[in-house]
Amino acid sequence: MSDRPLILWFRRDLRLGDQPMLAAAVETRRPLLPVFLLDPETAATGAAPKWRLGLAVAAFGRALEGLGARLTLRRGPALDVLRGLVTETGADAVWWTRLHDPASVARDTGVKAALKAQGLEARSFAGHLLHEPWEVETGQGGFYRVFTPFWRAIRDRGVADAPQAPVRLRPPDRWPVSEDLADWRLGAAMQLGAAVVARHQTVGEPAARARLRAFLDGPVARYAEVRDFPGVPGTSRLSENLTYGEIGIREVWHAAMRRRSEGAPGAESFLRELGWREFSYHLLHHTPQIASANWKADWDGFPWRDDNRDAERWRQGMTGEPFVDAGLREMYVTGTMHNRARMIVGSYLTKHLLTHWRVGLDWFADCLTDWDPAANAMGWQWVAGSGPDAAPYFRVFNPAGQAERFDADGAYRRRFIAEGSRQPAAEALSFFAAVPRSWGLDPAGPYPAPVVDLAEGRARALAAYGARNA
DNA sequence: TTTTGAGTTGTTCGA
DNA sequence: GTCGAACAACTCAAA
Repeated sequence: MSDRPLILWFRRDLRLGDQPMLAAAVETRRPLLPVFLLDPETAATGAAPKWRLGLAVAAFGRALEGLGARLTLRRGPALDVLRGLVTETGADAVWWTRLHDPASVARDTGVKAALKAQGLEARSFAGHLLHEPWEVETGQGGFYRVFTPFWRAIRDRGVADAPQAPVRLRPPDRWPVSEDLADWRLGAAMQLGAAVVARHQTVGEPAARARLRAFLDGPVARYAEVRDFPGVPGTSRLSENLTYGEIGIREVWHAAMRRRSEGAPGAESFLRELGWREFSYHLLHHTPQIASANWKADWDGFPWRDDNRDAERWRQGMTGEPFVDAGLREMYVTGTMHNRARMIVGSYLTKHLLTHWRVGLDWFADCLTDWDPAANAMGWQWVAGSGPDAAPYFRVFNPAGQAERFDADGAYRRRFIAEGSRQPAAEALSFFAAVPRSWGLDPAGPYPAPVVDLAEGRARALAAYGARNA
């Protein structure tokens, strides 16, 4: 058994508990060398998630120090950096937790092959999902394209245990030099927004775990009823933490299962949402093109517009449609958006504004601190109609009707829209402090007139659907 | 192989 | 105000 250091390459698993890779590493009793790399793939993320990643890395570094370890930070192509570390430290193995987005898979496949060719151990672990995407199969041995059968297949399937956090990591004889996180300037693209969005972040593993506990002790009971109402704080908000792996999905699953067995109403609905996260990765693995091209090829003829002036107003939360603008402003101010609002802004962009879903996806990738490649690829294509789901052609959300149903008292809209209010909410005002000055927005200004008449926009979208193969 | 039942989240219209 | 039907036809998954 080797006593040489083992490099633990952390990526989106910035936690100590529910860490199969870390638990197995501690078992070896070898010196452990945790590293985080700013490689080109990691650097290629949007402004807000990249900034938020920096907070996660900093918190994780502090957590490791509590175990007598350090997080070594390095920049550069992953393979080059890892090889350099191997040379510097005498390590003979590199371990990591698998990711499933195409860019990470391509990188990791190359790294694994190259390290092995060099005689090093390169080993990847499960941990990002409940089940690896290839472990769930239909009766015919294929993959699922429909959620309900997928859910039935995993709902009662056993999930691997979530290992406890280690108490101490064996240090190497000498720690390698680490770069300074501040030098990475991960928040550089955030400009004015960072100070505002920072107020809404819940960073790090202990905070994520507290959030899970608070949710399961309270709001989960009414989750099924209120999760669709953006003005009611009834969701877990864990997507932010799951994205960076600040909490493990298996730990969340087991905790929710316990609440289900205790008879907590709403627990089943919550588990189902975890099922959707799982399903999105299932799809991304089996049809990686979902991230960039229409999942249903017959949508290639849909006359979507590329980026345009209406889309620009959509990004600015200035469409003149209050529910839509509230959602977009919520995202700009808090880094997340309520799921109901995501559907509405997505439908509005792709249907009423006839703009390609990729334009919306790109904006979400820039603004969401809970940005997830699988969930967003699936979600955008679902709402656009080009994704996996039956009968989508008539799915044109009416933002006014949705407001009536899901924000009847206007609490959500008031929270994020300042114009026309004598006493605007703090968050509504903070939007104007966060946006670039070049947008020229003013909370005292008039609320804009609608970009498009709702009935006209709907009719145009339905006509476009009919014409998509013409 | 064929058949069958079902498919996250909607809207509108007319009774 | 509420309710059911129509909005098309297709694909998926399992029997």
